[in-house]
Amino acid sequence: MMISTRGRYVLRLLLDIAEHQGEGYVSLKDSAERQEISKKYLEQIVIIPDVSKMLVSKGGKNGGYRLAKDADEYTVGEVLRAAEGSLSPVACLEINHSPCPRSADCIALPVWKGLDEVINKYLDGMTLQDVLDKKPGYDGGDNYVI
Amino acid sequence: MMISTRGRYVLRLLLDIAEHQGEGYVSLKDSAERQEISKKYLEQIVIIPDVSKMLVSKGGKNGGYRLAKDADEYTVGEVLRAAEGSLSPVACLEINHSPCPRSADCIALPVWKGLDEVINKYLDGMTLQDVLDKKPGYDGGDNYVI
DNA sequence: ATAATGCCTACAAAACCTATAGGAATAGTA
DNA sequence: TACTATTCCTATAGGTTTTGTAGGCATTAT
Repeated sequence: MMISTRGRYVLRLLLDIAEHQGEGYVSLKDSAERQEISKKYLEQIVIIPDVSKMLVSKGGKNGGYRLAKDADEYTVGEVLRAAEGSLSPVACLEINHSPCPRSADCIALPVWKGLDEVINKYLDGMTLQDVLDKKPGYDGGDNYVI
Repeated sequence: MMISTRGRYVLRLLLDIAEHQGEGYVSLKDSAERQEISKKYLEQIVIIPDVSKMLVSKGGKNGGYRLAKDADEYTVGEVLRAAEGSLSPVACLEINHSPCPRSADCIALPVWKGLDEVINKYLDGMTLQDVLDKKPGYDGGDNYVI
């Protein structure tokens, strides 16, 4: 299992904010209730640096969050990477991972590189707006999914 | 990170066995040394039921393992699922997961279903023999990887 | 007999996941 | 000013999973 609640909750939160922000701000309380997610847990997730950069916040009464850019300017991949740190299927492909001394010989490495590419291509080919619109997503083959 | 050492080690082990089994058996000791993996840890991994079904073992001196079927009869996806249990990117798509009461409304679910499909299509489109042959793998787009 | 192997069970440190808790700072509103 | 609703910050913690280590029994070839 690759995407933890962090990634899943952030995606749902951003979609919820995108859907409910009019001219104003969406409070975590409201999003948490609608999405049935612990508000306290969400609080911790939105302060992940790369996540908070995607949002504009306002404290105090009637405060909350709104997207810093339009929903069609964020890909699902971007959002998930912000929350999860990395979407690499294996540790050895992660940024900041100490170079594996076996990488030159590793017979399995090309499998992981291809998998990484397939995953990122799929997730980066889809924006938040696409998800809201329930736009069919290219599934990487000849078929459309959703 | 989706594929743990269990999956990565099993894939390397099976590839190592496929490469070194002639008419005989390949001992874990030899594979472990070649692959620089703890032999004791490998012992525990090969007794995972779905993994052990892919192997034929022989105890005693000159014993070891060989593949139960030919290397071109096992897909990488099969091998990884045997070791990891599931390759689902999110918990809610796993077999035996209690049905999520929100699934009918969940705006994010189609994203995960598409991702699951892309991942499994890639990994099931590649056999152990393909990896040994370093055969280019279809990366789900217009490009070949490896 | 001996040695090399698989097979089995138990233990455990470390990391990660999934939160909960309390309170400070901020900003509207009466 | 007082009140309320919100974000923001830090600490704590139980549970699960990962990644092994350790010891010994069973099996088989020589």
